[in-house]
Amino acid sequence: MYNDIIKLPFQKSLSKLNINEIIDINFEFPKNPEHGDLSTNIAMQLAGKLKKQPRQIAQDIIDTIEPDKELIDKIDIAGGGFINIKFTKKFYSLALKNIYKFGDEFGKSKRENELKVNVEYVSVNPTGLLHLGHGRNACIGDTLANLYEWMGYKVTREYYFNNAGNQMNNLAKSIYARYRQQLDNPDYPFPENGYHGDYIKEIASELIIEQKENLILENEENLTSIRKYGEKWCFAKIKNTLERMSIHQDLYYNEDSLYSDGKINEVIDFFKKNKLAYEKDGALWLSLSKMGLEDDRVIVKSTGEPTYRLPDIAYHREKFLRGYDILIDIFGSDHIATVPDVLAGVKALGFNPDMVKVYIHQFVTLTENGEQIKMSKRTGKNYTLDDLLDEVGPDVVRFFLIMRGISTHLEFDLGLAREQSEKNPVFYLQYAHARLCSIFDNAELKGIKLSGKIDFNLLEHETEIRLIKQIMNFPGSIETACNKGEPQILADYLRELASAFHVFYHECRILDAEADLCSARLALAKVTQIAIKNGLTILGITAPARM
RNA sequence: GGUCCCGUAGCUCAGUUGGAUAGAGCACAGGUUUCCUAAACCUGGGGCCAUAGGUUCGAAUCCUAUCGGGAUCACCA
Repeated sequence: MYNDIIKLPFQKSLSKLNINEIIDINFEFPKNPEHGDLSTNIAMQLAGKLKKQPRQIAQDIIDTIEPDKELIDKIDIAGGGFINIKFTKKFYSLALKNIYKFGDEFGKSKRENELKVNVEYVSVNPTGLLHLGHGRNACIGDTLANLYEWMGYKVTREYYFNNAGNQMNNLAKSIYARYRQQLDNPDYPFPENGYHGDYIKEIASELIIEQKENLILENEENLTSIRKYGEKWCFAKIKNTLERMSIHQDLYYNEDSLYSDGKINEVIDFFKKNKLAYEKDGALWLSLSKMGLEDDRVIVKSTGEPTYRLPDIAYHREKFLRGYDILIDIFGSDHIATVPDVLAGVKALGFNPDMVKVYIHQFVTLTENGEQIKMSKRTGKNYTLDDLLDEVGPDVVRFFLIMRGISTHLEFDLGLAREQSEKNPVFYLQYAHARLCSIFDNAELKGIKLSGKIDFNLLEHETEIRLIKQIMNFPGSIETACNKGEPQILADYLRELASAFHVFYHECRILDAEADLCSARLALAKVTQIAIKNGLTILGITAPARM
């Protein structure tokens, strides 16, 4: 609504002044309330181009602008040339009235052309259990997928994995060693780079119960069936862990199908045909230097096996061919080096690399009482995501894993997460929702119904206005969080919304107010409740009715 | 050594397409309940925005260098 009410008068004013510079008029919400409700630095931006004093330009604009007096209280100049706008109370009541019509759908955007988005996340090979880093990846990916859905995109959630290759053989050998150690030979040697986690022992004991000594010979056939057993076991665990956090993915794409369907060869042929790949030292090299990167890289080893780059490129091509308009990748920082290669490959294949959005998150450290809890692989004492879910529950895990910007190292404070009190930030949001639910419970007991005509103009208390302002920003915060790939933005927004609500609740009686005012405040509470609930839903966190 | 991320209050972090007096939560000190959930609200102290230069009307934000922490740099994935 800002566009029609604010931007248009400004544009008209500029054209009246014969200022034809092509410039986007930026509005922002001033931090300092003395600077009005909305401000723009347009005069300062124009100053350089027009070679005039910013304050003079601002004055000219104000002299010619014709705002809607019902909605805009005043427009004035401040500082070096800021133009500050103050809305009338009616502006806010009108805004709330419009929002109220959305009902439960508040925050959801509709798009005319429904673009298809593929969000790929988690994507852990079935060789082990999920740890905290995977959890961060999963929560970022899932929240981002939710954000895209709320923005009106058609979203597919995808999991990419590879159940072939060295890692899986390694898993099989590790399980086999534990199997023998438990079955008949405690000194059976463990593979040098094997998986040391305790879960391998668990798999082995289950294998013994199921297969007895049937697999005792170390031959190809037995290792294959052990590998399959291990894969199935790990995948079941992974899916179960994700399930506990309400993460459900639509598609599990196996790297193997890129080979079996000939997609790898299609890509190789394309590169060869277009002179973007060449043979050297018995290997096939991709001419990344022709694509703007430093060094060429091997895509098919001299042994005939592809390196990871080739399937990664083929996989992105495959997703584009499936008809997605936008591809989202969520990677941990350890995958950072592969990104330029893949994007260059995608571009060479004729796809727009700008439509591939790669979000890279940094690592997670677990701390307690200021000390870091080691998650060493060598000792095998991995603190898994399941352990964390057992301790603090899915709501806290999901919130903690997205409450920081994705490019910073995330310190997961176990002590704080365990805290079942006001110190724990997730409860602050949930409490606001529970409080709201309780208001509506009480309203029902008193026979107060939210229906009929609501006079939104009655809402003019300072805390009511502040709350309405905050509510108005809900769709914007979803959009920003989505565009920037930063779920944290929504989490921060919700904390501010909850805060605005708590203050309003503290200052204004709702159910005891005179009937018309009661209705208006109840309507405000309703919209707040919807925004908090929808926001929490996007973050994958429950909105309890009672606490 | 090259590349990427980070360095902001005691702690954990926002703010980084350049804008007004640098923010929040926690911690610390104090206050608020005959009243819809006090898991709430209010007040207060707390800063050389890692360091040094530069760009300009204006820099936490952009550029250069340096220091510190992390990641990554294979015919491993």
